[in-house]
Amino acid sequence: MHDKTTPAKKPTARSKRSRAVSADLIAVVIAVTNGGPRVLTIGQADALPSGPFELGHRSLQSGLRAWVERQTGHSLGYIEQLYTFADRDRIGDEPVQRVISISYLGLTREEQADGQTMHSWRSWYDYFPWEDHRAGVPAILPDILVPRLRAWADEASDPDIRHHRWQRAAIAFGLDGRVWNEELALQRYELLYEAELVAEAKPGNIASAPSIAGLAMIADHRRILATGIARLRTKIKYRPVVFELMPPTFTLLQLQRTVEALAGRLVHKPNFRRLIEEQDLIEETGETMSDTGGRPAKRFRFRQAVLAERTVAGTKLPLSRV
Amino acid sequence: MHDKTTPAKKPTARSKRSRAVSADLIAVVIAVTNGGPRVLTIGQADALPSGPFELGHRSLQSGLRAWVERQTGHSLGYIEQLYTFADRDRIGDEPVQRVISISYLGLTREEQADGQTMHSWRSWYDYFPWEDHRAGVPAILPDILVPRLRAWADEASDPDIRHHRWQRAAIAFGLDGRVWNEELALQRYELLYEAELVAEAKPGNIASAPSIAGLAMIADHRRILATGIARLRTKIKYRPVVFELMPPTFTLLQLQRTVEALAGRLVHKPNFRRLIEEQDLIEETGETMSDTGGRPAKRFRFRQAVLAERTVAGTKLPLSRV
DNA sequence: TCAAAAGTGTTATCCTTACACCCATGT
DNA sequence: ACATGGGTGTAAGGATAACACTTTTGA
Repeated sequence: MHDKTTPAKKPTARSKRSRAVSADLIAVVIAVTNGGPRVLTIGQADALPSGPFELGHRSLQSGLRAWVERQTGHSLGYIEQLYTFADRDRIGDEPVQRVISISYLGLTREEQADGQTMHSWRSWYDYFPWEDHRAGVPAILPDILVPRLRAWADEASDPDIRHHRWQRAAIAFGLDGRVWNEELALQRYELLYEAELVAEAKPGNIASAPSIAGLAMIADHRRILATGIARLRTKIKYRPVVFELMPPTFTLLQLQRTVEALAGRLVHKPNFRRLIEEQDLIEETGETMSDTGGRPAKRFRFRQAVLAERTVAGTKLPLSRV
Repeated sequence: MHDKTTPAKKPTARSKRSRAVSADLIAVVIAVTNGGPRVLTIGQADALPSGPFELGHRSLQSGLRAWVERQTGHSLGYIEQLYTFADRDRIGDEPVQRVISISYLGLTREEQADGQTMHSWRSWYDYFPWEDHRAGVPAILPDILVPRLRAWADEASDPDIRHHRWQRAAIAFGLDGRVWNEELALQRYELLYEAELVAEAKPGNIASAPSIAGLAMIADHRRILATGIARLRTKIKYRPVVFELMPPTFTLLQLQRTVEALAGRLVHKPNFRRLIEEQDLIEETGETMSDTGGRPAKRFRFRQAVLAERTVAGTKLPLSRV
């Protein structure tokens, strides 16, 4: 609860230069392409775009945009800060410098990058296969993760800890009659980390360890991605950010599929349509799309005006219980 | 929307030391004492506790705790990150180093500090007099701020900008038949800043400028405080954080008054009691308090167990429209 | 004709908000 | 007696989630 570590120097005797740290900007860039939520990665390794914050950057945000553009050729629209944390930069065991990591969530559309940069788009469910409940509960959950979590809970000697561990797992994963809550993506990852079911939990093993639960990423990038997913899943319910991921015009079903891709669960179609239309977020273009397999669908576009009308614009989404 | 600035160096050629920055930790520490929301300040100037992040700090959070303790003698319970931003450290006009500011919200109870440190507790409404709607709409709003905002909107030559400015003001301040939303504290401050109605908006004038709207603080501390207030007002509605501000035992009315102090508006008593009791957040101690002026009230305590039961514990609060 | 998607109507249920009222204590 | 705060009952209205059903196209 309360920290006893106290540094030696007095607050008034500040010498900023002597306490220099370096700052890294890390980007979780999301797009949705034909029904799949994608995350932008760089290198052949699984890493998020990132780079140091430099003197030339006008702000943290513009530094982040610059790095993403340089590394992937993509320019970002909407961005929002996720979290800041600090790590020790070590040489051997001795800490020599601090690195502060400032992470952002960015939304864009998957398009061709300008130059030939080493980047790719991957489904975020490659990293979090247990998060996709659109086709029902994924097999990995009952078959592998739940038994492992049970074992992890049971391996504690203290019965209180056993109970507490299992309770956390049950809440996070919707067990024991509880409902699945897609917003708990970060808590779930953290539980799997604690239970050592993700490769990142064992240092040095990232490349070698058999990945029990999803693809690993370098350093703590997967945790950062989980933070971004959780944030986005929460946010689409009360801010009209989904539209950042849509093409200029779209049908209601396309919009619904995008929401479902992000939420990892299905939406009740009639209610979804009503709710969206009620809120005056979109307007008809007049055209229809007929190559969708059924009755032609009306095309819509986002009403840009709502961004001006409501800085605090709301979007409500009906997630079905099914 | 999109930033053209691109730094000169290649991402692969990273030399962290060459891009050293310094990091400051800034704390918004809140307590509620007899019906007033208080913020912890240091010095005779109005400043938030803060200090540089140092090598000796185990983490950002522990660094923050250490600084607050050193500067004020208070140890913090619950803390949560607010926001990170960057500024240029200038000598004259030339930027020489970057300062990254990482701000936190901390909750505690107002108690005697151990040593004699230069700190004090102030009502946060000293800095934001327009935010307290417990006794109705504060006079400063219709008498001063609304006319000034109107004038600010009208002074734009472009009619679109005029309309947009007024629309933002009307939404943020609940004008033109809109309802007051206490969570928009940050947007309101930012509007007043843009309209130059707060002293901080005019550099150099902080001490001299007649403070039209509330007390000024150094640098951007008041904006950080606004961020903390907005966050706390949002958070008390879905997480049981109010209890961090309560003494070990309390009556339901005391709890209600605390919520009202934070929200800056009144709560419907019968519904408040039901909602709190329904949620199993508290339990009776068995004692009663009889010096409250009326019928003796039952004493309650927070059920610590809920923190274990629900990492994602909810609290719902009924704010009355009155 | 059937599959697939677009749409509309309606209902059961729960939650929110408010109103009306009674209870217990001190002055 | 009355002021002050504690405490209960209940009903109106709105939002949510579900069910049932019709419409329009292409294969």
